[in-house]
Amino acid sequence: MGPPVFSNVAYVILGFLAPKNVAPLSGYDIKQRVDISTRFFFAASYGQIYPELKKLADAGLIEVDEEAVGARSRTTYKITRDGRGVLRDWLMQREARIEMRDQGLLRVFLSEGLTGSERIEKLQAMRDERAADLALLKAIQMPPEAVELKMPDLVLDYGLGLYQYVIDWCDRTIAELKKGD
Amino acid sequence: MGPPVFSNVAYVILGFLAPKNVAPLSGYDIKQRVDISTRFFFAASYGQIYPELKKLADAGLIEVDEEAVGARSRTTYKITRDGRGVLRDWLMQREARIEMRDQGLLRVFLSEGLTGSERIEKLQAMRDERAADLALLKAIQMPPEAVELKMPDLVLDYGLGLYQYVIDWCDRTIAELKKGD
DNA sequence: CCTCGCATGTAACACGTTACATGATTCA
DNA sequence: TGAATCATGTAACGTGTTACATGCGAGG
Repeated sequence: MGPPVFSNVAYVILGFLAPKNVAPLSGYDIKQRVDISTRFFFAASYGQIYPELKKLADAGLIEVDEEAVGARSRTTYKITRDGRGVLRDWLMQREARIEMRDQGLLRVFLSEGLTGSERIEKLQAMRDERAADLALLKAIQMPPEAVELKMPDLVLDYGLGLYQYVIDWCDRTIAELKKGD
Repeated sequence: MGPPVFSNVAYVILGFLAPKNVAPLSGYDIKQRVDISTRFFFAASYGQIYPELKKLADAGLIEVDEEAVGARSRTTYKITRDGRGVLRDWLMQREARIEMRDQGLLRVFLSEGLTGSERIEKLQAMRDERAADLALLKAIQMPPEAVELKMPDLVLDYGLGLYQYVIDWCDRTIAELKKGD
């Protein structure tokens, strides 16, 4: 057996529960937070979150907050001392794999057989999608004075610049392809 | 039933077989090619490639090249007319989802509870990994006169710039964090 | 002769998404 | 009162990786 093994989603949960002055959160709450933040580089579905909450509670890394909020039935959790320790251990690990599946880029890569204008169309499609993503990120961004957590804000800045790079690359490449007929 | 459904890997295969003057390829060949090109944004394992080759052959989109190469037992395939059509249809689709799981970035995002120097360490780790990736990409790059396919070369250029952006962002952010104690 | 790379495959596993079921509450 | 949102869960499905089995051929 050994100690329970936690998925990455477990650390997302612990991470959202860890900051001081964060109220206890429900599975639903966590999902909402994921959807407006880590989703762009690390998604999580209910099918992962709810079972993982149970596992974490069984292992004593989080605990149910007994002071139920209002009448509506909801179970909120707060992180325990042990939970903080486990989160810290995971954060300190250096290994960090990155996985990507970019269908649009794959289409561009494989578009050798298309005509010149069709290839440009592929790049344009890629550009438009990134521009839409960028707009979503900008909508999330808080005014500097309202930023309460530094690291999430930095990561958002990273995303903003990244999508902008992609958009610029697409524009440059489209222009180049047009020039070369 | 309906017509057979192909995974994305099927289009990777068709895409590698499609260019004119490409010799027939085996599953092994395709895996090698994936590993030095699309892998960075679209990986494929033997466990996907071999079954998919069979499906594609059954559907008549690729066919076994009968002129077996040398004595060594290997099965090579070439694309058929139908295969080209199916590849083209897929290439022309506009929908293109992008999925990403970046553990390193997740660690940075959740590192609020670490000390200042530990957070910088996380960023440094991220920087180092991207630098290693960048070195790999640079090793793949061909001198301009040796480039035979335009689109793969463009995508490589995209990757080069992307990783460089990430490295620069890490450097900038590390400097900023250091300044702010 | 023995190891490495070529070559083909598959079964078990891990992971994640989707769809669905269920029910309460809020608000127009 | 009906729709939307809050809220919790799970089963089925799809996809992808890993580990393993197997065997040939080339070169030191």
